[in-house]
Amino acid sequence: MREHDYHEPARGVSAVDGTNKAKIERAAVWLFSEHGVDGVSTKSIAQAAGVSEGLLYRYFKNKETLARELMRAIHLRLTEMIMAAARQESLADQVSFIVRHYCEIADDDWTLFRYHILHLHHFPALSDAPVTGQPTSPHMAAAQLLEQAMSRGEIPQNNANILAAMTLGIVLHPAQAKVLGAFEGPLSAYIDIFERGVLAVLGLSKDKAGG
Amino acid sequence: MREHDYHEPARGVSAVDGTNKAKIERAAVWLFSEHGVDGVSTKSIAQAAGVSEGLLYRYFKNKETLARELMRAIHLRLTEMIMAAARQESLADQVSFIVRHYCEIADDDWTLFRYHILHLHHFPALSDAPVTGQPTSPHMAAAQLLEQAMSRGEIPQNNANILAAMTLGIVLHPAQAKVLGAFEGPLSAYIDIFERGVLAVLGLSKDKAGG
DNA sequence: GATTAATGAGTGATTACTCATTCATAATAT
DNA sequence: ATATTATGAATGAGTAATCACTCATTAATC
Repeated sequence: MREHDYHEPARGVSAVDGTNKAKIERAAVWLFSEHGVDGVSTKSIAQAAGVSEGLLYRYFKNKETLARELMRAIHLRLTEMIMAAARQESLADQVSFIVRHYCEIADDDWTLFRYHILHLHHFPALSDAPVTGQPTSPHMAAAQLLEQAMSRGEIPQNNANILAAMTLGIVLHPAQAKVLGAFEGPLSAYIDIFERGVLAVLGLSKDKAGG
Repeated sequence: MREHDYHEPARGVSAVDGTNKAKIERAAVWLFSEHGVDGVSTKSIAQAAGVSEGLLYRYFKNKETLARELMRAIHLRLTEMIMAAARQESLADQVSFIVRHYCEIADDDWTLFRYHILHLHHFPALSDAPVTGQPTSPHMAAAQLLEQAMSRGEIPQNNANILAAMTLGIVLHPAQAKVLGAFEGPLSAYIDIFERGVLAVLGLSKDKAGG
């Protein structure tokens, strides 16, 4: 149970905050997730937030900056969560950690998560860039964990990049399917089957009881 | 080798067709895939196609219709390909069929495929709707195949919906990762590892040689 | 000469963003 | 207490640019 090493960071996007800035952020993330950045007007954001249009520009340089800051918040939260999984001893424990937290972060702020899944590609600077060093995306962080597990001999040597994408896809594509209306209820309901799926792809079985 | 039962349908989006309509479609699918439907102006489409702006409206009712017809083409092609996999005897053969054709369709028209992956959610009518009967999406078609395999006792009874999303994710998330710049080269290069991954999740091994 | 293909200037609506003004509150002076 | 001044929060009308789309006109083809 050393998972308590990982503490949820403060929410990047103010959750139950009554300030006008928070109202704007909540309205924006909802509208952006629904219609995309280019499909939302500053006027509609202001209306949904119940403030004037000019107030948007007191708190954010422009619409694109507002959209990027919201995306950065969830992107960073997911990336750091995966990096925090490195403190688990075995790869199997890391998988368990990541699957559970991914689902919980998604359920915790589904609107923001939906925005991330559907519109990350609007911000090339956040998504691509497979530069080495400190991981800057969930994909890169996961690939790094897999590479380390290969070095330790826990799994056979292989293309960590493709393996990271495949295993993340086992969780993320169902999430996307839920976004598109194929599922109802919390993503956390599927934590077990996701975990079993990921372990199967990695060639690790689920029978290790004691950890 | 009964896979030759499946013949590629005529390309929905004219490939090497010199007509003005084809020029407009090629320019549109490129721009839409890059910037999203709302991020592209009719003026820019016309310029990229080398025609006048007014000509767009001779061939398409409006911008949204143009965008929807392009999306429908790839969406239908993928759905029908998965349905065609039903003619394979075993689920393992169906998996092999689908993985290979998914990759080949993606490589065959990467721009259109990229448009599908990134912007399907712009068209709710094409994506959601888990109505029963004839499948209208790759996800529904895959879920139907899994349900039939469960009825035949090939795999244990389970939630076919979630299993379809997980297995499709093994192929589709790497595809998305390539779209976002994490990979280079054709998707077909990974057919084998994708297939092994899907079979592992389904609890089927890859050792059946004679097939 | 008749029919269809193609043009591009023109339309009203909408866009992101600015800025002079007003409002609310708090600090200071009397 | 009351009046005065100071300060950042909030407004919304205004601006130039761009938007999707139309249509009278011209070009091309049969």
